[in-house]
Amino acid sequence: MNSKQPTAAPPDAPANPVQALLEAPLSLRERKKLKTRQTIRREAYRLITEQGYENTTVEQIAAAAEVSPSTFFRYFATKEDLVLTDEYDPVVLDTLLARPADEPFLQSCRESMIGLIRDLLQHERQELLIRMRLVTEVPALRAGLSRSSSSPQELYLAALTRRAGVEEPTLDMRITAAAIGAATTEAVLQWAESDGVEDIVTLVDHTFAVLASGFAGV
Amino acid sequence: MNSKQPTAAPPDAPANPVQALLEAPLSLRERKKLKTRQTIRREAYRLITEQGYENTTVEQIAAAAEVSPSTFFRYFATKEDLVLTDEYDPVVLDTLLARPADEPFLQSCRESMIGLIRDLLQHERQELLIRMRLVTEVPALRAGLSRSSSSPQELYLAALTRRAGVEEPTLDMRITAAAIGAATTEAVLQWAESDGVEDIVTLVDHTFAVLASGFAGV
DNA sequence: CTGTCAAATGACAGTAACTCTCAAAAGATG
DNA sequence: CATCTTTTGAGAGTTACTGTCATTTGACAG
Repeated sequence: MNSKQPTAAPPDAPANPVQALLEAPLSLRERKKLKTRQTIRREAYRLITEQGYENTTVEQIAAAAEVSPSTFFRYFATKEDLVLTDEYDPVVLDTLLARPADEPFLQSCRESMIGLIRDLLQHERQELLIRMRLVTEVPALRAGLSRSSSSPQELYLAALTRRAGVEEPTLDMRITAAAIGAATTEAVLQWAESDGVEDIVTLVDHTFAVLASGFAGV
Repeated sequence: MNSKQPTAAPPDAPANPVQALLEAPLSLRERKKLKTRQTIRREAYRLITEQGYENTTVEQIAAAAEVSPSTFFRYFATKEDLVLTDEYDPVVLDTLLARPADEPFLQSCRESMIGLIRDLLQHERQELLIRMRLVTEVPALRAGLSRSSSSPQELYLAALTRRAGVEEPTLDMRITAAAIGAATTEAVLQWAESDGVEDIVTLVDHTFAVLASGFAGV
C-alpha cells in the first residue's frame, strides 16, 4: 500500500498524502527520520539552485544537512533520486486502481493524472516546478527520468496488470503503459519549460486527446 | 546526414550502412579508427557475456582491446554507450524522411521500422539479440535506454520536426514521438526477452496497431 | 530511572567511472 | 624528408557509490 507504512494503515486517509504522513502519530524515531529526509532534500535544492546540479556534490549536501555522506545514501539511493522520486507514487497507483474497472484505461489515467496535478499545484507548485525544470535542464536527470519505480510507465503498467488480475503483463499492457507514460511526461516537461505559465491541465488534456486519436493528426 | 561523413556523400549508397562504411574509400586513419572501434566493442561484448556487465570494468575492456582507458573513452563517451549506441541511427532518420510527406506519420514509422528490422535481422541478428537482452537484464542499461540521440524518441522527434519544416517541435510532435518511441522500444524488448523466438515483425506490427487504435482495447 | 535490544549514524577504506592535461607517436601533406 | 595535425597513452584527480564496524540513540520492559 504505502512504502512508509508496511503495516495496515487506517482507512480514513486525508487528501494530501504528505500532510497525512506528518499528521500521523509517529514515534520519535519516525519523526526524526522524516525530518532528516526533508532537511537533506531542502538543503540539496537550495545548493543545487545556487550552483547547479553537477557542481553540487553529495558531500556538500550532506554537510549542509549536517549528516554524514553515509547517511545521505541511506536516505537517497542515488543523487538523482533527490530530484526524481517523490512521495506521491503510491498515491497515483491507488487512485488509478480506484477508478471503475470498466472505464477505458486511457480515461482512468486522464482522471487520476488531472486529480493528482490539481493536488500538487495546490500544495507544492513551486517545488514541483523547480524539480521539473531541473529535469529538463540536466541531461543526467532527464535520462534517469524513465528509470525506477517512480516513472509513470511503471505505475501504469502496475495498474494495468493488477486490473487484469494477472501476474505477468502482456505486450499490449506494456505498449500502452509505455506510450501513455512517455506522453504524459512530455506534457509535464513542456509545462516546466514554459516556467509554469502554460496551463498544465490543458496540456495534459491535449496529450490524452492525441493519444486517443491514434495519432491521426500527424 | 551521416555522423561518419559530414561532407557530401555519394548518392548511390549501398543497402547496408555498416558495409557501406567499410567499403567506402577511407584513409588509413579512418580505417584504423573504425577497426579500433570494432575491436573495443567486440572485446567488450565477449567479456560482458562471460562475466556480466557490472563485473566488467572499462579497464579490462581497454586491456583486452589493447588500448588505453583514455582511448576507450574517446570512442565511447560512457560504458553504457557500448551497448546503447549503434551505427544505424542516422539511417533510420533518412528512411523516415524518405517516406512520402503526406503519409500518416504512424505509418511512416511502421514502414521504416520494419524495413530496418529486416535489415538488422539479416546482417547482425545475433549481436542485436545480445545487446537487447543485455538491455533488458541490466538495470543501468534499461535506464539509459531512453537517453541520448540514439533513442527512437529523439529520432522520431527529429523526423517530425524536419517534416513540418519548423525549428522547435510542438507539443503534439513531442507527444507523438515519445509515445511511438516508447511503444516500439517495448516491442523490441519483448522480442529480446523471448530470446528472439517470437516474430519481431509481428510484434512491431501489433504495437502500431495498438497505437493506431487510440488504446481503445484496454 | 535503569538495563537491554534494535535501529540509526558516522568514520573510514575501497572501487570504478569518468575528466583533464601533457607529452609522445603516427598518419597526412607538400 | 620536414612539418603539421590527429591520435594515443600515461598519470593524476574528482566523485558517486559500496561495505564494514564501532558508536550513538531511541524503544521498551522491569
